[in-house]
Amino acid sequence: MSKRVVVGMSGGVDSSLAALLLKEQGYEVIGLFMRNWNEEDENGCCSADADYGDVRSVCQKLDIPYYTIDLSKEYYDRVFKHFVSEYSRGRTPNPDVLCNKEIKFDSFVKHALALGADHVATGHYCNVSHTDGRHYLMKAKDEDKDQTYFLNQVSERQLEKVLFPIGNMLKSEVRELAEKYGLSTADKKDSTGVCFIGERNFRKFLSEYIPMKRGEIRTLDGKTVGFHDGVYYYTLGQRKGLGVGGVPFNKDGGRWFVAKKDVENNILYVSQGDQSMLYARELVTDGFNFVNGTPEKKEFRCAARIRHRQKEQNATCRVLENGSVKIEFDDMQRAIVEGQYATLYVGDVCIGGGVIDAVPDRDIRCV
RNA sequence: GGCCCCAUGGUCAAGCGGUUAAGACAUCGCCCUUUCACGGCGGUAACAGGAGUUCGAUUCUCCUUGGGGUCA
Repeated sequence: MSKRVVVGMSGGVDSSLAALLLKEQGYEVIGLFMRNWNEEDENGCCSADADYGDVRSVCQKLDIPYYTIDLSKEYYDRVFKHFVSEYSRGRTPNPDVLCNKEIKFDSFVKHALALGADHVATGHYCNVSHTDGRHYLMKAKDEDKDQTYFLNQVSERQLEKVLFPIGNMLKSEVRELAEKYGLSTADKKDSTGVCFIGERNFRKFLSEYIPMKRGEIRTLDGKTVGFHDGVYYYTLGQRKGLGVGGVPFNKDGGRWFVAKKDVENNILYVSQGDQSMLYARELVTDGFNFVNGTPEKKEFRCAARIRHRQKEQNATCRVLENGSVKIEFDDMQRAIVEGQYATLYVGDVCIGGGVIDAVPDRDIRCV
């Protein structure tokens, strides 16, 4: 009796090919499409419908059963609420990391196992190494597409029954194979934007959940150079959308960046040209998820990322008494942002991550 | 009120009788990207209005209008 595997299918090439590969490997494959967001996008279309159409097309081609599951309530309660609440506090959360922890690798996996699955698979670019009864989250072969950053909050237990069929393939190989097997999704554009919600005019989207609140845009020495619709819509280090241009407060001119957010007074501080105040060497997380449990050594060298696709940065980590982690980078980092995740690696193993909660050495000189 | 300056795209700012009227920032589009951002590449966009001088005016003169600055 062949093993049964449920594949989380999004309607993209990656999960399509994942399903195909598993079938080729002799698994009994079931496609499961998750519906987590039902609202229409700003163009009035609900991309979930189109995506499900692609899932259907691929599953029919592969001759495998497919189902859909609606987790929009769970998504709203366990991911989106927190997302809105964090933005309201002036932080910049990463909903996709939370989505993986709470939805894809929790609710979804539970439903999949309830279908009698022995394994659950997704089209993520990453790997799991099952060695000596342990399960390690490993980086993808395609360094350029590696998605371990988004998985930093999963636990070893969650990885136990998970398969990542395309983790050892390059994106180009995935597309080639999909093409070769005639999958309709072979040349479908990669999806971007918040997972399940998609590419949006972000400020406009947020304003549907967090009311606009006009305030001043000031330079660090206190001159008003413009107005904004709410500091929480902005991210430290951001340039676009400030609407401040030409004013020569800096003799060298240059682009304007968000330098500091005063959430309490709703004042956005900006800097022209000079970005030195955005650089810092240390960060402290709010708790920390070690995929394989807290390490023995409380201080160790590792590589870290503060953003998806950032080149790994060498750093020294220290596990604090309260379970948080303090990371000290060898090189200064630009725009370490509260609410984003710091993800750690030792070699090709992603050992975990935590929400950035404080950046003690950031220069916030300001009148 | 008298006198004196200034007036170019959204903003800042080149130009100094003949230019496809620079550039920067903003903005927009594309690329990058399963977060938010950063980044790369492109595009749109201007001589305040009216009279002169001149073969020819953004460039010179005058007036109007609109900004400053001064002096009673």
